[in-house]
Amino acid sequence: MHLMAHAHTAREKTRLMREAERVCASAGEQFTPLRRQVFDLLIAEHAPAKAYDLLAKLGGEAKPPTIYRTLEFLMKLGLVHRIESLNAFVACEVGACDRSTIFLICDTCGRAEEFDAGHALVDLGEAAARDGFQIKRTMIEATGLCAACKKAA
Amino acid sequence: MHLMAHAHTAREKTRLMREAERVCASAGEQFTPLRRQVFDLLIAEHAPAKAYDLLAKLGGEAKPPTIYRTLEFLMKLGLVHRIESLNAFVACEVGACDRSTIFLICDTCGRAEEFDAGHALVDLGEAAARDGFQIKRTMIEATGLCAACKKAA
DNA sequence: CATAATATGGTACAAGATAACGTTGCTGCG
DNA sequence: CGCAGCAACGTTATCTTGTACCATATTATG
Ligand SMILES: [Zn+2]
Ligand SMILES: [Zn+2]
Ligand SMILES: [Zn+2]
Ligand SMILES: [Zn+2]
Repeated sequence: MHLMAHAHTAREKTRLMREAERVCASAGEQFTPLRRQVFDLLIAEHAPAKAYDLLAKLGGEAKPPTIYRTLEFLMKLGLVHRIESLNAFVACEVGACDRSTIFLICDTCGRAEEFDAGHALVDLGEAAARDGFQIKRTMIEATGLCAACKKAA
Repeated sequence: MHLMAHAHTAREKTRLMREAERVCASAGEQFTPLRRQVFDLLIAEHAPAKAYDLLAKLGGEAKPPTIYRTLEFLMKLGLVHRIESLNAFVACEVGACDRSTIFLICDTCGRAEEFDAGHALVDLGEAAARDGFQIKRTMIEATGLCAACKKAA
């Protein structure tokens, strides 16, 4: 289990966009200009983005259903995740977390790093199964202090 | 790590209420009639309760800030947890999860069982620390099919 | 009692999300 | 061509969820 790199560099953004195109195509779905634009906005963010903030960046004309529909589509493909404790959205940095996610959210800078879901999920699934609960999807959101903010303090 | 029993029985409800009084007193806080009433409503629920539903049960006069303030107080003491993915609240069945929680949420019946936070949290904390992230609090919400609903199907 | 701290009541509004329906543009077929 | 069928997108209206702010009441404390 390890941290995914943030999509800061242009190279990384390009990689994510290419990957999104591929995921979309292989799902038999259209990567329309709107969907591309929203995904592009998300990979440009430094921190989880709010739906209405994204909406505003689409230009003043767009209405709420536009952004919520588009985010729902991107989430369906696993390209975007919703961070429940923030009511916000992030582009997936892995590309295929359609079932479970782990986020480390810094209280200080507001950034959210995506963890690669590893053994913790397996263990939880097994423990739940012993009590008869069959897990479909697990969301983990941990808050705290990120390495950068710790160093700055 | 194991499932906590649901507070169905009168005996169990009494135990939780007594425990709440104790927690409150030892924190030097007042367990006022309003706080007691809200906590009582929560331990009577079979599933996570919405803020506005609780508000309605307080009588038609109560306004939103009343319920949100009271829930915030109870959460501060760890007596109540918020389930982020449902925008809903549950009484703690353990009594002292002021830092981290694990919930198994059944998609079919809507109930949420609280897991005792065990090794999974420790492991996650250690893995995050290796990347320099210092976790303060972890929220785990897993959705799926509970034992009762699986048997019924 | 006087005063401060805590708790509650209430208004008004901000923020987040969805239902329902209309419009557009394309594809495939008679 | 003419039109059904469908997916994406636009629009309106409304609903749900949560908060900022101020007033009042209750409780602790010297
Ligand atoms: Zn992901
Ligand atoms: Zn940080
Ligand atoms: Zn608990
Ligand atoms: Zn169930």
